[in-house]
Amino acid sequence: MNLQGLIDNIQRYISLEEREICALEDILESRTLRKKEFLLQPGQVCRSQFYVHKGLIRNYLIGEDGDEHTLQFACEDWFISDFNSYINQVAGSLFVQALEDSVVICLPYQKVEELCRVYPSFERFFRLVSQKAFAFSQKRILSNLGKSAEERYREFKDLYPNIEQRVPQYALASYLGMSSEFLSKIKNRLARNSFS
Amino acid sequence: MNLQGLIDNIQRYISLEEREICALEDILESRTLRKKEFLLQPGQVCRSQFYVHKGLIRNYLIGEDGDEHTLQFACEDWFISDFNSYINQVAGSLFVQALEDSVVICLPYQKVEELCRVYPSFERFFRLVSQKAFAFSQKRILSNLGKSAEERYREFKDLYPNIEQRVPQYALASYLGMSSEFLSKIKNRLARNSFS
DNA sequence: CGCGACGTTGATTTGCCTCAACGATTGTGG
DNA sequence: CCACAATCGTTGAGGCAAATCAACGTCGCG
Repeated sequence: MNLQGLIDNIQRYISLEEREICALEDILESRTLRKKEFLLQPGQVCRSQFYVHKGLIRNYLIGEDGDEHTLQFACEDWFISDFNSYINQVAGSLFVQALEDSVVICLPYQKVEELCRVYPSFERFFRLVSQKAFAFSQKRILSNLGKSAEERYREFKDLYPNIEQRVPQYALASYLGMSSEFLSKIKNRLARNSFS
Repeated sequence: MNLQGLIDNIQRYISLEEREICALEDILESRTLRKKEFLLQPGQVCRSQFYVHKGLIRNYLIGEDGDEHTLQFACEDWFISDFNSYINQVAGSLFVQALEDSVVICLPYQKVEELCRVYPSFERFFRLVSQKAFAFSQKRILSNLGKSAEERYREFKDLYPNIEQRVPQYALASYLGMSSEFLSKIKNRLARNSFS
């Protein structure tokens, strides 16, 4: 298995000694998924978080009303899981599903915690990553509070130019907080405007 | 200054040795604020994060359209800041303002980072707190995506029964993502329904 | 007291949803 | 390799939740 991507990713935050890299490698497992396959479903306890080595994963909630709300897309070099379930080791509420054939690297909860205790470098890495994730999701909250559907869509395209063509439209709509039909109309409107 | 609240809070996650407590106390400063006073304004770099010892603070953004969107309320025993500005030490975009006369304890960025390097316990504490904050804000995203204005309001009352009466209604509305007028109508509607 | 900030209420408007019908594309089994 | 179904995206008509606008009531504070 090729772990270089993950290790490089970690080393963007901290530097690792050889023995730390080895200790990390010892706890990892990789998993291959076919398109539409589930990594996790509601009610299960999320035992690992996942680093996407190849492919594209999303997690989403099905609300009481029956419709999907996607929380996150993750392509190569991103982490994903049912994070609430993962950190508290309680039953989760999200579906975590491959949108393409994918390969993920699993980081099992218990072993990661142990690793952090033994090597503060990892403690530090996960602190920095969590902080960044938190700051990021605060930005998203502000975007959801303040912006119109069209603005949110344009923001998304700016931020992740390469994701849009890899995910189905209804999934993107459910990430952006609008109906699939309305997203279709927005795209249509934008396309017209760019001619005139 | 009474630091017991902060220390107890930390010890809910990890246990501290005497020397760690001392090292922590060395880097803290407290600050007193009068109602409406700003702890931070857009454009400034957020040099500290703040633990609320007494009072109530909120942070909010003023969007291009000119209206406020509040990101967070923090009363006793909560942390608040312009978190994106804090972790990246770049110019911020939020107002951080006291809604009541308050006392906060400042945790200066550089010194906290140093403390984390020296004592992995703190590294660990801030990791756990950030993870929790991240999971929490993901819940809020899902709530914003899926729920109606009325549901969001009721959820808030459930979750923070004691906050509502301490914050102005327009601030709560801007946290919940609705207009102040509409929140007023919701409350009216709920009051009526509880009679019949 | 009188002013300004805050909350209320009603009338009107609008952004977005819902529903339904219809293409286009994909993939799957015969 | 085709036929058929399923899935996905598009388009339009109509409806609703929530915003906007404006006028008025109220309270706290200088």
